[in-house]
Amino acid sequence: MSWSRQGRKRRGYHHGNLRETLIAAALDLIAEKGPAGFTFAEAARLAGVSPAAPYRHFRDRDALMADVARRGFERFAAELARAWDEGRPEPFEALQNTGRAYLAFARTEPAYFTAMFEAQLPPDLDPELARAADQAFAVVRQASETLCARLPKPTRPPSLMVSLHVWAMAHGIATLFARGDAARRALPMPPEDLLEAGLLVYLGGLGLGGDQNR
Amino acid sequence: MSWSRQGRKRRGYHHGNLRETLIAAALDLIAEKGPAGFTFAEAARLAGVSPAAPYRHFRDRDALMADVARRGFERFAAELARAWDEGRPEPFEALQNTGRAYLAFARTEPAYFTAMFEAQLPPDLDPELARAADQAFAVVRQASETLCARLPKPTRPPSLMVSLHVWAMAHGIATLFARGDAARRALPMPPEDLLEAGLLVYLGGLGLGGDQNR
DNA sequence: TGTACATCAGTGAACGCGCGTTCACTGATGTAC
DNA sequence: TGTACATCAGTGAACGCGCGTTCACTGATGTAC
Repeated sequence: MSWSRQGRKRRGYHHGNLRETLIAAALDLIAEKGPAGFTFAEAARLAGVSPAAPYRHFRDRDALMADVARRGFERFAAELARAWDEGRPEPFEALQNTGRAYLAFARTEPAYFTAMFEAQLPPDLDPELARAADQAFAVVRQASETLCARLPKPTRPPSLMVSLHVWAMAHGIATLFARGDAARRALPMPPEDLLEAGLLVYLGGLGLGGDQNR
Repeated sequence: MSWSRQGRKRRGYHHGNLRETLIAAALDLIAEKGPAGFTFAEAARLAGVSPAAPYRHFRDRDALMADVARRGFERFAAELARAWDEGRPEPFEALQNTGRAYLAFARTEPAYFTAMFEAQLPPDLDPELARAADQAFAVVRQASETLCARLPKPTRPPSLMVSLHVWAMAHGIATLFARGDAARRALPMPPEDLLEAGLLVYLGGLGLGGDQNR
């Protein structure tokens, strides 16, 4: 962990950055053994701290898990927003970039992804957690709205529905085929290609045909 | 559990149906507390048997979990096949029925669903497990093939790809919005409607337009 | 600039608990003759 | 049909272990004057 190195400057009786270090430790453990294989005690041990120390920062194990999930959603939202880039260079391509970012996050951050979506946390466990999750979805929502706006009003579908479809397809492909852990299922093509083709067909079905998008 | 009642007939020193009873107990525990909250010891307790007894039937906790997942896939495959009903009364409608069956399974069998998809089990942990999972996917594959066959050869998409898209969308909606446990996300419409609309748009994008399907 | 003091973030020892696993055992069941 | 015996599926006691949590404590930090 870079935390412990960084922390060494000011390390002594007071750790100086224990909260962050515990979160990093939790991520390591989740990545290694799944969400079940992370314990308060072992996180403390990894952080080089007594087993009582974490209680200064988190009420209990679930509180730490929720914090990990919240941070995950914040990073996720940031990545998606960066990929969307306010629709640049062009909304259709920007949406495809966003889809790729979705899969990339699932692949490179399996621990965050698991904590966010598969740790059995109720989405409204914590208002901060819910807000962070909404922020991530808002990017997909914004992208869908921009694309829908291209259609003439009479044939324009509800953009909320479109965003849910896009989210669901990206999420399905991510959890089944792009995840970065042992539960990934084999696929005879890159998951990115599968998602790109899926979005292409779907948007075509909305009337946002191929050439029209260039 | 119906098992313990049924078993009572022949209950005595020998349980008579311990294997089944342990699986039922595991499902109860998973449903109640998530995949992490199921222990060998507690399953034995629920089955009314000494903590050493399960070892006569399962090598360890993971072996039991894999068996639960395998059975889950078998039931899942059966439900999907029943909904598809070999394309009756008509392939398009039969596919929609299959999608509904997918969501219904996620909702009514959260324990199986979790064991199958979110217990971090490698899909190829056990050949039986892999076979059962393939069987479930094969139904979606078959449905997609039937629908693709309606398109003229030149414009016909690869049916494997289509089946993966359908699976991904159903799975995304199921895990995000239709799951039967606390991690379900709120949705301003029935997930069934969302999936139906999504498939409709997607198939439209393939050229399988609305009226053509009736 | 120095000192007193409140607050904060850690220690380390201790506890009760339930889990996974093993062991020698024993009661029930099935089968050969 | 009866008996002897092998096999099977359970018992129950025991073990070591790591977890979560608590407690009174103490060293470090920040601040008021």
